[in-house]
Amino acid sequence: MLSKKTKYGLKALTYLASIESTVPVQIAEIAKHENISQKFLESILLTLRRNGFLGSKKGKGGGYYLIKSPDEIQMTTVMRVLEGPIAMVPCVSLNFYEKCEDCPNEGQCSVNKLMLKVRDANLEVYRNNTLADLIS
Amino acid sequence: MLSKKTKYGLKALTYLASIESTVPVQIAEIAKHENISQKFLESILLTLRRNGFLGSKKGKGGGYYLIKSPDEIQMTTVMRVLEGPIAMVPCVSLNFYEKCEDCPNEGQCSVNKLMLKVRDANLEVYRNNTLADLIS
DNA sequence: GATTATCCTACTAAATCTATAGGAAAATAA
DNA sequence: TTATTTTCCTATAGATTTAGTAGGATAATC
Repeated sequence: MLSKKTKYGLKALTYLASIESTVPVQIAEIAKHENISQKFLESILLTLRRNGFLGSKKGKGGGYYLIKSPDEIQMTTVMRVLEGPIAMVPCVSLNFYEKCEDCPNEGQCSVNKLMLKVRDANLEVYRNNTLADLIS
Repeated sequence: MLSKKTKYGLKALTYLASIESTVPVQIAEIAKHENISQKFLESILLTLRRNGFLGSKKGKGGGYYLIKSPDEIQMTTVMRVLEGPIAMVPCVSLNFYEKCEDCPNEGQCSVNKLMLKVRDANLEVYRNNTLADLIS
């Protein structure tokens, strides 16, 4: 299951990309438009800012804005930041690799074999989709 | 993340398929060979039996055995039984569809759009892999 | 100085996952 | 018949994760 965090984060990014505002957009506006708890969204936007997707401005007229062009924001990076590893098991993860403690032989493990294919299939989707692709 | 339940279930199925035993295989043997808690595995094998993957026999000489040939066991069905829906959001699920309560327009939802592609990619992998494919 | 909006940490409630406990039921063997 | 073996089944408990809340600090503007 996709976490609400990821879901809301994606919706917020999409909203920002779609309205193409020239001024920062406030959390309250995004939360209202997308039916998201404002406080929860606040923490999500914070991590998106800390990970280089958003910029922010405080005080009156403040809010959040996209730092990059939507077609430069790949879903691979968004998913990794919000949802975590794309691989379903650590032993097939590119960015978060870990050996399974219960598995003596990775090369002969059926789970490894299947999840490697799943990972590749997912990676291809995420790599071939940018934020811009989700709007039109 | 793949749940341990699914991981262990897959390993158990793979083990049964690979040893090609003519007699039922006991939980204890599978658990030992695959480094799985026996009691936990017990409950997993139970759901695999209830869902038509395994047969069982009680008492001495009892145990579990595959009901179908490994090449007839598709990963789609195994994953659905052990892990649940293949789709990451209910609004793109084939077998467990549900409308998102927070989403007024499914057709214009970016999450829906992305997760539809992810679902299709995953389905293709699961459909093109049987238990037999995971052994060789 | 007042107001507005983000920033930040910590906490809590609920749900889910990962088992474990303990016996009932059925098959076999002595 | 009785003992042994193995699955069957329900309930429960501990750990982890998720989803959301509380409450104030910080910074920018008016």
